Amino acid sequence: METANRNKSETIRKKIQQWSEENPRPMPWRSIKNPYLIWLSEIILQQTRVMQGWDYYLKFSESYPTVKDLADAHIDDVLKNWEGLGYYQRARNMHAAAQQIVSTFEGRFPDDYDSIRSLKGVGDYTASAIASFAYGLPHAVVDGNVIRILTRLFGISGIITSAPVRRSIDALADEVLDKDRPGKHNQAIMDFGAMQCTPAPRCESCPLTADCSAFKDNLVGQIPLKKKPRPKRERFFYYIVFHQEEDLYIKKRSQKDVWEGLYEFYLIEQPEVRDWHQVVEHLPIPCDLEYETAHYKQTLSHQIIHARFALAAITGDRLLKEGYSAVNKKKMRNFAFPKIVDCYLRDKGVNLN
DNA sequence: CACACGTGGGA
DNA sequence: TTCCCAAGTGT
Repeated sequence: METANRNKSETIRKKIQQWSEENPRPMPWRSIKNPYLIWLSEIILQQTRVMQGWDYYLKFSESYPTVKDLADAHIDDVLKNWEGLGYYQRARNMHAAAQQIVSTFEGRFPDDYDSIRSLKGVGDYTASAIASFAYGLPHAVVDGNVIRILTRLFGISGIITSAPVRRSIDALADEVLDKDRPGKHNQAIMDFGAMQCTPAPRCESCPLTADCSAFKDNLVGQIPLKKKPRPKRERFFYYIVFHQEEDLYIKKRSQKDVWEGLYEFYLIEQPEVRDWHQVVEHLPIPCDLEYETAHYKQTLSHQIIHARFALAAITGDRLLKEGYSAVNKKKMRNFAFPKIVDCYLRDKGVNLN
């Protein structure tokens, strides 16, 4: 049995390698050995499509050519470069990790798996990717692509997040790994998952159907098996855009919540739809209100956010405190905003870029 | 370990 | 329109 699996793994390894040579995918972070830039690309590509991350990678590698440049940057600038890419914790972790590399590793990117894995925001997948791509170390990547390929090929029908299933996938990934060319192999198997063994599979043109358990049992559409997502929570944001002459008041989101580190206006969150007159009963300072008619909606991974905006012209001498900054309209482009706030500002004609 | 964390694109 | 995501990690 073990011998059979080993033979199958060898067949898979060779066929995927051959497929990869026939289907090259040039990308800016391919064929480089710079561990910092490889790391950058891997963080950007987490849960992100290649096309969406492409320009961000170019922008980051230009703005921060070295890990020292990134470490020295202000987090607001890093987030501004990240603006629109989502999962902003990645940017904050990467910035912290850059400083970690400067302080702990003397500015030299670590070159062993455990040190790489110790960086903030670097998990098992990313550590294996960097170790294999930059240093040729024999660590198999296990990402969504690899999980999809291996569960189908080996007919693993259990829920993929369960610990035993995940362990068996990791073991298979190690077995299939080409220890002589780990980097090339890892890129090949991920490409294969991205282009051939896709969620909606293309079995009619797949070179591995003869070796595929799911194909044989007509289970390709049911593997990999995932848990059903929970229904999304609905939230209702009422933004008060306090302003005075050419200044708008904004504040950085700091709580452990969505969009941490990004900027927004004075926010009143309600558990359900409310009339504006109820929402604005207890504003902190005197103002003249003008309610915007447009409503904005954004669907996130685990919540649906509805946002309305009201302009609030400050009438008295009192100013907003507690973390709020008055920012000239022309300087708003220096700050990173959530998509939903960005959309509002664009609709209002505020110059953001 | 279940859950939160963003956004844009394709079917 | 609605759903499912896309090179995962931290808590």
